[in-house]
Amino acid sequence: METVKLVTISQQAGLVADDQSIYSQILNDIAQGQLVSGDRLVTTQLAKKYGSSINPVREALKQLEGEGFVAFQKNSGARVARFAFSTMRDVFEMLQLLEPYLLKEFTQNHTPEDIAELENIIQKMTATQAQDFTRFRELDTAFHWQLYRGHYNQEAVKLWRRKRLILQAMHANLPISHKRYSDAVAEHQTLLSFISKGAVEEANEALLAHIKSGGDYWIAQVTETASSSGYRPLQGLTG
Amino acid sequence: METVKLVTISQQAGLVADDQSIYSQILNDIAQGQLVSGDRLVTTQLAKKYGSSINPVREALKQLEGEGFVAFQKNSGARVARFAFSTMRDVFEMLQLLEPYLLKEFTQNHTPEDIAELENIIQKMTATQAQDFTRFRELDTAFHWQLYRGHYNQEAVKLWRRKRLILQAMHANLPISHKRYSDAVAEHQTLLSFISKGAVEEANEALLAHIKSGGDYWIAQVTETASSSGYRPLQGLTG
DNA sequence: TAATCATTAATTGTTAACAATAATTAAATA
DNA sequence: TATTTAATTATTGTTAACAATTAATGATTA
Repeated sequence: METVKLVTISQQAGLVADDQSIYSQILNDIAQGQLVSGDRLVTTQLAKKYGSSINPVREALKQLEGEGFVAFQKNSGARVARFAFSTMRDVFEMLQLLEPYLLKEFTQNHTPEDIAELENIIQKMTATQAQDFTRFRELDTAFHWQLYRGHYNQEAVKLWRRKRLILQAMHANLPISHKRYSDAVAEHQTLLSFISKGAVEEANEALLAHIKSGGDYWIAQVTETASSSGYRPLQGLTG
Repeated sequence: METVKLVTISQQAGLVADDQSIYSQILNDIAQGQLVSGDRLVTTQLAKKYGSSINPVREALKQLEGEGFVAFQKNSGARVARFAFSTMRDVFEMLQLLEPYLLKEFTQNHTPEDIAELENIIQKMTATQAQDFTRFRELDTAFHWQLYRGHYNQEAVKLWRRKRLILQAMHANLPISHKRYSDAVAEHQTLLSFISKGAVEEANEALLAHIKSGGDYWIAQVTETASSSGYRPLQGLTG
């Protein structure tokens, strides 16, 4: 029984390897919200699902533990890591550190083809309905991925990818407001204009503003649903 | 046969858990330079060494892979991750991003006991011979650990710890010059003076300068021994 | 002698069985 | 009936055996 494999944009973008390893499949399920924060990861079930024995599953889970996506508890097995809603603040603050660092290189060294590709992504964004928030998110990710993927500090790139995946996991099942949609498109456009000029400072400022506005929006979204525990506002890293 | 367990300062400081799990023991061996970059990690040997079978070893190695300390190659097993000397540049640039972020919180919210502890560490540093570079490095680590350990963004703290361990692994077997030793002590002192005043900006500037001077020193050290491949100078993140 | 090939040994990655622990269900008691 | 207690089931974490792959050794040929 031959099946046609569906490849999502986020996979094309390279955020998760598109091999069929147990590791990648579990990570994909987490990133796409099939497995949500706190879900038990029962080795026997996963082994059956992926047609293997429990040890390769355990190894994949251990690797994911090392990457922060899974948490083990002694004699109680593995769960998808608890993403408290303070986690979202922490992730956005991390992105505020990482992304300007990664962008600087791109702003200084990019080809016309890079810019064309980015314009192409923005074009697709504008052609996308706000309701189709899965596709919009994928394009958003693809835009940033295009900016950072070529950086010399590949460990930093890997880190960005992980944080981005956690973010994706946290709002995989939430819709995007029409305002946020149009704001995001506009922010990408201004960002791109600074990048194509090679204006490092301005581009980084625009990027920080973009991350912050996205962060404020999503934290508010999550706060609405989640119970209010010790909330701290997102820290603006410049002015 | 009862044995007295030696606990190093870096363990006390909490950089590596002091449990006797296979994971922690391997990580300690990497951090202390017993296992060096590129070394093969033969499961059967490690299993014998730690008195277990190969599967728990494999799981520990997979977790360490997730954390970036170990690299697997298909059907060729695991090795300690290749720390190229560009890795050191990447690590220092990452630390330049992370540490000011982590420090800000501490500068704003610290107790007199915190300051006393930091002064205590500096005291011990000045009382240490430059030749005893292992102890000096442990005190250096303990100083920074004291600054960051309490931060609300524990994922960022965990990340700092990993980067610091990689650094430790890379110069575990290298001596420290007398100049670097005295410079480092002085830098810690000026940093502490700004922190105790609650001067966020000045403290962060002093910290950045401290990281950069350390980075430049160690990159030069490693460059001397290593063959010169595509080297890039350490990027100063402010001015 | 040098180079190629086949054989052997070592190591990896996986499977399946097993003890230890935790969770669940059923039985017994107040 | 409610609540504890015992028995059962499920799951975890580990061990030991096994096929697949790679590395090492020795024999064969030019």
